[in-house]
Amino acid sequence: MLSRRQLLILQAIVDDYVQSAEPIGSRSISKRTDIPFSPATIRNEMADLEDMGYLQKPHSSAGRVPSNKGYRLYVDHLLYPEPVEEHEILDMEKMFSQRISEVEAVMKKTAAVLSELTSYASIVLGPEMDRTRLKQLQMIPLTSKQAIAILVTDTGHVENRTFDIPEKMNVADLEKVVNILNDQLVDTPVGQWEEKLMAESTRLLKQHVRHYEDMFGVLRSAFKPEKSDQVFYGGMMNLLTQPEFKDVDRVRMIFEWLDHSENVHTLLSNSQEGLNVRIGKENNIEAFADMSMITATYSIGGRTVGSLGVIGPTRMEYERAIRLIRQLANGLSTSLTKIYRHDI
Amino acid sequence: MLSRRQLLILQAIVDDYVQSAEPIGSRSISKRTDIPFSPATIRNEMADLEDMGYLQKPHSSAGRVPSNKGYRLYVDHLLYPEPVEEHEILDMEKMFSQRISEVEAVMKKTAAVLSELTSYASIVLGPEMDRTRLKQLQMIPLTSKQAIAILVTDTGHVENRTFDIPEKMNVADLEKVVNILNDQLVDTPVGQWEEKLMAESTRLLKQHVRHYEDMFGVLRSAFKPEKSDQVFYGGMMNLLTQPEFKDVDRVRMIFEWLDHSENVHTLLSNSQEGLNVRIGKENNIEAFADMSMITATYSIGGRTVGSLGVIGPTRMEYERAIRLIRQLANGLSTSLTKIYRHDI
DNA sequence: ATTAGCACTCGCCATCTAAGAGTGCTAACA
DNA sequence: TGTTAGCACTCTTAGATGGCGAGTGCTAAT
Repeated sequence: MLSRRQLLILQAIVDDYVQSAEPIGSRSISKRTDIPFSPATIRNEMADLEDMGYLQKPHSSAGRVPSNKGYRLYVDHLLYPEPVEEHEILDMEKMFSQRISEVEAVMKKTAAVLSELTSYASIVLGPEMDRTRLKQLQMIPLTSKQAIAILVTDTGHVENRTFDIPEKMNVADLEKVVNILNDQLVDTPVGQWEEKLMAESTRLLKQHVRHYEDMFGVLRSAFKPEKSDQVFYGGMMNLLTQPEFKDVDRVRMIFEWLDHSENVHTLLSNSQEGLNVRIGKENNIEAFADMSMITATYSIGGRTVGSLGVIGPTRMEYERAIRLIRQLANGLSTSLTKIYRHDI
Repeated sequence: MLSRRQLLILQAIVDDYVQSAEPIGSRSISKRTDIPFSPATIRNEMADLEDMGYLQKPHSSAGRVPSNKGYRLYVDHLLYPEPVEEHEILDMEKMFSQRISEVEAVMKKTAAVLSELTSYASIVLGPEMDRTRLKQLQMIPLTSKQAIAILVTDTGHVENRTFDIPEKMNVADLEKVVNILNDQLVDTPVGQWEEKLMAESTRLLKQHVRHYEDMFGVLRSAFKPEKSDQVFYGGMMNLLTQPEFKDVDRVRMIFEWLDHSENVHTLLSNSQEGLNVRIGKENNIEAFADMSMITATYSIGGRTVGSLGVIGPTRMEYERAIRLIRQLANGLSTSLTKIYRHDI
């Protein structure tokens, strides 16, 4: 177990290192007013902390740097919430008060604000749509050969697909299809559209609509579960200002990983509810060996539907970042709940 | 005026430098089988070319490097079309044969393919919507307080806005509004929606709909000309592999400029019809001092509606890039014309 | 007009050195 | 016994030095 003094020293080292990005020596720690010990004493403690794996030396005659384990301890036990700063609150309030009613716009804005305030890179995973229900289906003919299907969900989300009208069909036939589908599918959760379409509706449609077979394929693809939830990025450039990314190859690896949004998607959607802090190799991603990721989930009407987070060097202002993410996740939850006003 | 030999040498230098990214010496040029002159002769010519401003020396004992002026001459006079390569055609055909019917998807795909084939960064500016016409307006109530307006254009583009229903209005009132607006606005080009709404429709609406005033603001903002056309990026990471971007600060400046899509938007939408090559400072952008940009416009049914391009170092494979962009712009034009099948 | 020859320039790289920061250890101290 | 002063030692960094090589510009010969 660590002594009170060791904890104090570890904390001081992490705090200083986060600021300076340079190895911390015993002398500079001993100079701090909150640590009344000589460099020699501190050296002893540092050596012990290193033995226990909380600190590392870049090389034998350098100061100490926190290890992943050290950061982990810091995050788990040495973090006390600071009051949220005035201007941070202002920024957020200003943002959420704008009454943005498009979900996509809210997401983008959130990503932008999050990266702005933390000065790390931010990621926001759009709300999962699986359980939203079909509110209304419409088809609008564009030409005699093409029409557009519009799907509105109870959350106000609108999807549309253009499709070709089978040659032998006319507008009246199309209307029949729409009517039957509306009867059948309204209030069906997104996740079950395709299944339900295949199982029940097809029989009915075949009975009532001429040449329905020609349309089947088209319809099926229109009702395919929508593309994976969107990922919104913000402030990727912030990473470039950090000294740990002065090497372009490193940056490239990271950006390439982030470029594949399916990566990000699986990562974020697998994280558990509430706040998550993943330090360095805890991410299990090669390119992220010395990056940390802080994520939080947000919810709509109490149900968790997505998450957001920041990515930065392991040398991160955990306290501040955690505070801001918490705050934003809450704001986002209330904001979205307001948009999706009704019960889900 | 440049002699035939000088042109030959300039061409050789550009070609070699584009490959190697290192200053080219007289010796290596003289070794080329297509140049039967001794290094000394070439040195003389090089000195002349430098005097005329087509070449530069990084330092006094290095080889020569093309200047912006040199690249310009090369692009304007020394570029002969090479046959398009087999696999390039294949890639493009595969892409355009996918019959992607969503415009947005086509744009994204185009950006991806363009950056993939050129291995530079690509930009695609979505089609300008100004002249598309309203095909149909629908409003779908979500709750008693909220509804969603759906605008379909004759190009199959769908826009939707969620809005609050004024307290005193009911669904019947809403229907009336929709009917009147449809009568009035169908076939009106996007650019004139707002104007026409204000001028003619409002009078009518006031007459026939109770409490119309409460709705006015909402409606007006729904018919605001849509957000500026979208910009799609591809292969930003490709830039990082170029040796001229090994400096992170440089990369940051460029990315930050690109991050502001309004920059990109004005730049691209101001470029003239057809193919454009802007070399280095011709871009008039500080961060782009040694970047080149090649853009081309694409059209729908013969009318120019957008553009696409690549960004790379001035040391660029102009020939190849130009060829690919031309090809893609054509492909995009036919593909979009097919989507927007009817006359515009 | 072209080319061979040659002195010269200059960046690059490896080597070296001195300075400085920081450590670990030992012995003295409270 | 816990703390500290002192000191030798280690290792990085920055700057200086010098040879190497690629490339040039000029001159004189072809």
